[in-house]
Amino acid sequence: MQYKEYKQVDFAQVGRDVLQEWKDKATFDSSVKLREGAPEFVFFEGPPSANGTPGIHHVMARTVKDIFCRYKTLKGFQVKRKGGWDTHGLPVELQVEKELGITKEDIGKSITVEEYNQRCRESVMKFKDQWDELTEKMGYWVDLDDPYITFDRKYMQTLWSLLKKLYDKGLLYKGYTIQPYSPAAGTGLSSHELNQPGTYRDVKDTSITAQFKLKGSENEFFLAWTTTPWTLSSNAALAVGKNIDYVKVRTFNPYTFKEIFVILAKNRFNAYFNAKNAELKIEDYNEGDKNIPFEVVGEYKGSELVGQAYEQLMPYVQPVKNAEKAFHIIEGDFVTTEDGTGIVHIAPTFGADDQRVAFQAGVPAITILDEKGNELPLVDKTGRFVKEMGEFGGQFVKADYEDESVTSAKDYKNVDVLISIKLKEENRAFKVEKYEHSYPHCWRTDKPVLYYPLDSWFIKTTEYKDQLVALNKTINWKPGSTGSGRFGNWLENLVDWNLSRSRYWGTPLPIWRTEDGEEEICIGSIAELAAEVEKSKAAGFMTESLAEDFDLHRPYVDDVVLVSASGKQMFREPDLIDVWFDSGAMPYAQWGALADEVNAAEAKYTADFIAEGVDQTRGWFFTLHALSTMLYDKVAFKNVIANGLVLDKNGNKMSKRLGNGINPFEIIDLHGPDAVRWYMISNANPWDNLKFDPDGVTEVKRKLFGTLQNTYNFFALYANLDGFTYGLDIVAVENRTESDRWIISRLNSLIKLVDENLEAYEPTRAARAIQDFVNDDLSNWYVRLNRKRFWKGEFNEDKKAAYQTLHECLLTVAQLSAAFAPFYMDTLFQNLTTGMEGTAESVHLTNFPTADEAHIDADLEAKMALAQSASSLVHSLRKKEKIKVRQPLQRVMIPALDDTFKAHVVAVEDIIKNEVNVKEVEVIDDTSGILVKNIKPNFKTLGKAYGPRMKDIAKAIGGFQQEDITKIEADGQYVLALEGGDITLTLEDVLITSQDIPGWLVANEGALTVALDINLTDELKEEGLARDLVNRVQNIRKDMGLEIQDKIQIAILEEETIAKAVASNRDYITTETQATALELVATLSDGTPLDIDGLTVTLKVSK
RNA sequence: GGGCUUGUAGCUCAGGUGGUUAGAGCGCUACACUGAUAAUGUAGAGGUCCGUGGUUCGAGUCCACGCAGGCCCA
Repeated sequence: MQYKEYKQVDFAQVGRDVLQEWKDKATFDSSVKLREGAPEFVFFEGPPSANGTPGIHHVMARTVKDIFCRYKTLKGFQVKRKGGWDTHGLPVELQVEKELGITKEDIGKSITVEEYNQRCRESVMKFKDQWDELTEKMGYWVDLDDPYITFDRKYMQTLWSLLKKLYDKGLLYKGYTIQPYSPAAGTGLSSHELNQPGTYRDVKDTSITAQFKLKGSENEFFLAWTTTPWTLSSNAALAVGKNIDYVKVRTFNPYTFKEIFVILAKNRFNAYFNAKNAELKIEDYNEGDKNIPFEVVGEYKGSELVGQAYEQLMPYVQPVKNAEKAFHIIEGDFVTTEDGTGIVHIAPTFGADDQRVAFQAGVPAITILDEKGNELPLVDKTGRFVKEMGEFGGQFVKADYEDESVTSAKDYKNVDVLISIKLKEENRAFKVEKYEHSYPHCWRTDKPVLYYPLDSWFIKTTEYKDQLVALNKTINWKPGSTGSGRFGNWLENLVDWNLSRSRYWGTPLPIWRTEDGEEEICIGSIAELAAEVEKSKAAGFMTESLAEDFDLHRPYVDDVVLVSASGKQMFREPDLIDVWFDSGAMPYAQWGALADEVNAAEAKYTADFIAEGVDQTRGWFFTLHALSTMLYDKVAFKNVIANGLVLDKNGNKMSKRLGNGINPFEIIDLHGPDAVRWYMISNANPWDNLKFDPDGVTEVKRKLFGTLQNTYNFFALYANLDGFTYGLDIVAVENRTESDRWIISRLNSLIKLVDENLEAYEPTRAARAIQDFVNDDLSNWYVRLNRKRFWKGEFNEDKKAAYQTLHECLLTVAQLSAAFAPFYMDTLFQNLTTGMEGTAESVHLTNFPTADEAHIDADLEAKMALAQSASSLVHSLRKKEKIKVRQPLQRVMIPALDDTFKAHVVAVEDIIKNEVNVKEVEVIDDTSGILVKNIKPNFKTLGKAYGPRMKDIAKAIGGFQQEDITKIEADGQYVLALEGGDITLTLEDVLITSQDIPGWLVANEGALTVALDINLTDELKEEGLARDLVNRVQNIRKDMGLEIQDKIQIAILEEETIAKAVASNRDYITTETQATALELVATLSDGTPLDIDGLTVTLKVSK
């Protein structure tokens, strides 16, 4: 059996070939089946949406997922990977609308909901083929044959069932959220609609800086600024920043001229008080003066103001509950001093921030109650004030909603203006002015949008905050900061989960209600719905039973009318649920399990590992965690990698517009999947952003895969010549050479390192360790040093050991790297196992290597490191003296200051001799007395002991002469006489190195010093010439196209210098060149003249 | 505006618990090797460790405040 040899490897072709082989042999399937009965490693696939094309960032995310699933498989776990598709949601709707050229307006008009949803269902799998293709080509092993699909009937049934369970726990409630709302159109607007170009326009509104009177004071006021005066009657609190500085100012109201004290942010003082008037005296002020004096009389931190009470500004409507909590100063994290007064007016019914901080502080909203007891805001859905608003009742809050015939009247004043007038008269307006700002408009009606409370269904996640926080602390986040920071803070500031979406393509909320809202039912399964329909049929509300294959989507569910306990009709709440619920429920829904069928202790419901982009923190990561905690009191995942973005090489986001995107298919076709995967993982930690540079992929291909392939080729070439096959009579490691044992030691260290890092979800460290091993240790040191062993001489024990060592290294590297570069490493593995008995047919069906501690020899590794540095230093000296390596030198001297060091040098002296081409390595010990030493303070020990006196000590030691060094070495201590007392130094406190040998060529690096003897004897020169000669002959051999084993005859034109060199090195030359004859001749007619360092040598090589 | 995160050589990145010559690869320059060869090796040049303060005998490393980029959220 021969090892396969390659002329040149096309890594992209390797990818294609291996892929085909995996398909033919069902390798993925085998890798899962192989572990039947073994402990399970549970992985959850975060479903992609197939309505867009896959990008390079998907390759990143999926490489991370794949690496750990493959690794765990090799480690003996069974890792099932069920694929999935995310199919609901706004992006799907938008794409369909774009395709059809319609807007949401048209749904139900020019297109029925049924048709619309049908289009969504078709569109959502539009790019499934591309996704499947990428999945295969990049080598992402996931089960594509039986994926979960979120629009699937059974999947949706699970969602209903989970919702019902939450409902039964009392965690589902109807409330409101502040959303952009268009009174003119009578509809809420999505943030997407608000992001349409042209929606934000500059408008001039009346702004008021209102005075809120400190409770119990005579004339002290908090100043708060608003551009929406119509919300002032809904004011329920004022917010300050806790670290903002505030001042109290004595001054006069510019409209009533009454003396007042006002409180506002110190930074905003100049915006309200004209510096020109700073000299004016309060006492001199006369009513009606335009220039108003002022005087700062107090200063406070925001935190000191929190809790103070004030009088309601426009007391038309009182809070219906928690009235005692209203009208206080509260803290707001969003308060700034960029505009306004640094005190923010809070109207919980008309601002999202307002609602949130009010909720957190327990502040009630200002609402009225309708006849059913529902709370309503002070503005109705048409944009008018409610009748409780006294003289303002029935007026539109924005003039734009009013009929033009009204607003065009001369004396028309909008409510903002009317409120201003009223507040001015009441001594409650400090400043009123027109203010131009950008304000969103409804794209349908062109009229301004209101931020308005709209009905929404919520999950009361806040009730589980403590558990959510506690369970999160048990999750291993990579990076940790995302778990404790981004995710942890999000949990700390949790608000209830707003489930409602006013859309068409998604999972309908399974709640039916009577029109008066008194009775409702939450449906938890299709069977339950069918049973309710039967009841409704009996009551005469429905005519048909639920169809067998009833589609749970709109519009069908909307047509179902149920009957309440008291016999009333119940209609479905029109909302769809947030698509994040779809994905968060996947641990249960992917198996189609109903809530009560889930046994939370079962492994398949808790992932050992998940990975997605960091943008999923508040998305999938949160919804998984929230549902698992609330429903089953457990985590949904134990380990999670939140990976970063893939940017272009300049650090810019990839976008279609800039055209800087990387096409994943192209790059894989160009470089093969393995190089792309390896590059992505090795270049940066997955959680850092990756600057994707295609040149980097080329480099990985060349550096790692090229080197590995070269090394393999080298092995295969000679192994085939010698007929070596791995597996027969293995030479015991103890009996192998120093460098064999060294590389095996390094290899075992590598196994440990890679295993530890993968166990710790640190793929980047693992990959870098592998490539360092392959490049530096294996290729550049081991193979280079041992080359001759492979091609010289007969097939003896030493040669066998070399083959076995190299084979073991390559095979282990293939296994260690299999999870990262699954295609190439499989090929490498299979090539290496050619002819071996009982090996697996794929690297992915093997067990991960185990490090053999007995073969890790730290001492040996240290020795070799010494050899490497010493060689490097000698090379450096040769370089400086321009003496090429081919020229042998007599000796190198290495000073050794202690016995261990000496032993180390002696152990590797042969390696050094070979590597740098010198005859002897001489270890000089101290007794020679020729070393010039250097002494440095050991800052670590001395610093700890003497702290502040370090500078003096360092100076003193710096001034040591050779005799001082000799003294401390001899006595083991040295007394330093310093100001502030004597200090006794021990040998521990200093670092002594040899630095120089007078008269020699010396180089040093750290504690290592080498000295090179550069005297050239005739003998050395001759040998150098002989080596050059060999080198030239080898070139000629190669030019002649000779095989390695071919024999030659050499004839050289007689010349004095060359004759000497040949005479003293005849054997060497003939052995190296495989020459059967080497003659010096007087005439050589067809010889080739060669130049060797200025010497012309004419020779002829013949076969 | 808030939370998190990044900032070290031209580029991509390493740099436990603070310790005195700050490293690697790529690129660049020079040289070597030529039986791994469309490879490879060696050496060299290249750094205000984002800035400013502080703690300390000593800061790339710890603290504070900034600056710049990124993500998420408002």
